[in-house]
Amino acid sequence: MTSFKLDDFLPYQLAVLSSRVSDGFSRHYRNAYGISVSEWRVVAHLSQADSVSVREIHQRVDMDKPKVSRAASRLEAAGYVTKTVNPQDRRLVELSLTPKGREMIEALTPIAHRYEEHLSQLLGAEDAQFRTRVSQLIAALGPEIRNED
Amino acid sequence: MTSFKLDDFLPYQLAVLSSRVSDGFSRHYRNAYGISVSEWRVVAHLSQADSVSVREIHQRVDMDKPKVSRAASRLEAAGYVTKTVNPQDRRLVELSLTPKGREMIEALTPIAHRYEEHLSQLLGAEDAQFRTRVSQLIAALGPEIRNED
DNA sequence: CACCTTTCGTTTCGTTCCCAACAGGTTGCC
DNA sequence: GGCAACCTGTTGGGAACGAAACGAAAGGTG
Repeated sequence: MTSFKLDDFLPYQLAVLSSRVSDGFSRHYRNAYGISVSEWRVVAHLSQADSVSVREIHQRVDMDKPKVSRAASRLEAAGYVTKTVNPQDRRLVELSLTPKGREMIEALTPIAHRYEEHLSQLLGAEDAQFRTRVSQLIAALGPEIRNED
Repeated sequence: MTSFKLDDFLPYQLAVLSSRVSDGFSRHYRNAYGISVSEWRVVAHLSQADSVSVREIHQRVDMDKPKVSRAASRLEAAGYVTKTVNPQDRRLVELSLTPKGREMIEALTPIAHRYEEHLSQLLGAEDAQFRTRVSQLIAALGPEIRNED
């Protein structure tokens, strides 16, 4: 009988860890603003540059097109973002934060930073090393046969 | 304007990493056996101890009850596991691998170990440290308000 | 024993997901 | 210009998901 311990399997551990970490932080915006993880990612990305197309978010953030599209629609319905057709290229839909959306991200940013602090504290002295390894692994595993579209 | 970079946000990075790693490995069993990640977890857990109740898997593996139940049903339909009612406590459903299921896990175990090797190689000298940090974080974040049922 | 509470697994309901197809818009090439 | 190939975002279909409710079974208390 070949022995296999799921608990020591790194893919499993990473899935559990990711889920725990994500839940730990999503609690902060789920209750206060009623948005999901997908929606949080879109808003967070919008905070860096206002007016971004759905396509760019799809490429930069780890979400496929329909997911971005639907998250954007929900955010629009909730009043956090606006969707406007780009006049130069009318295929593009530009997303931008409403004042209400900007208010939300500005309230969440310090909370996010505190959560990072918390994680760093848990990681201790090897915090930086750990983050380097994470980035390294992500880069090494590559875009992982993303949809080429 | 408060700056916030999603790319440097550890919860986001871990989600991306977990997804990449999980996809990288699931490719190996999705094509060959047509099972999903949830089903892989159940089978992998069953390889450690035969005849395990749904409840135990739910508690030990990071899956809620309906997810385990459905994964078990799919595995049963595919002929990889059997479900039998425990005679002592007839509420319990004991899962165990069929010969076909055992055959699958024994074929996948060496592949899993090779995949671990691959990841270790990517992590380099700090492999052990990295794994320690992962375990440490999981433990520190705790059961994360699991459903108490 | 009768009754209430708890536990276990399944099912239901509504939502989200992914994949594929789609319509509208743009570009290139003749 | 006109037509084909391409790009962008949305939508449909089928499967899976989470939360809550459910029926069946066991335990606990009078």
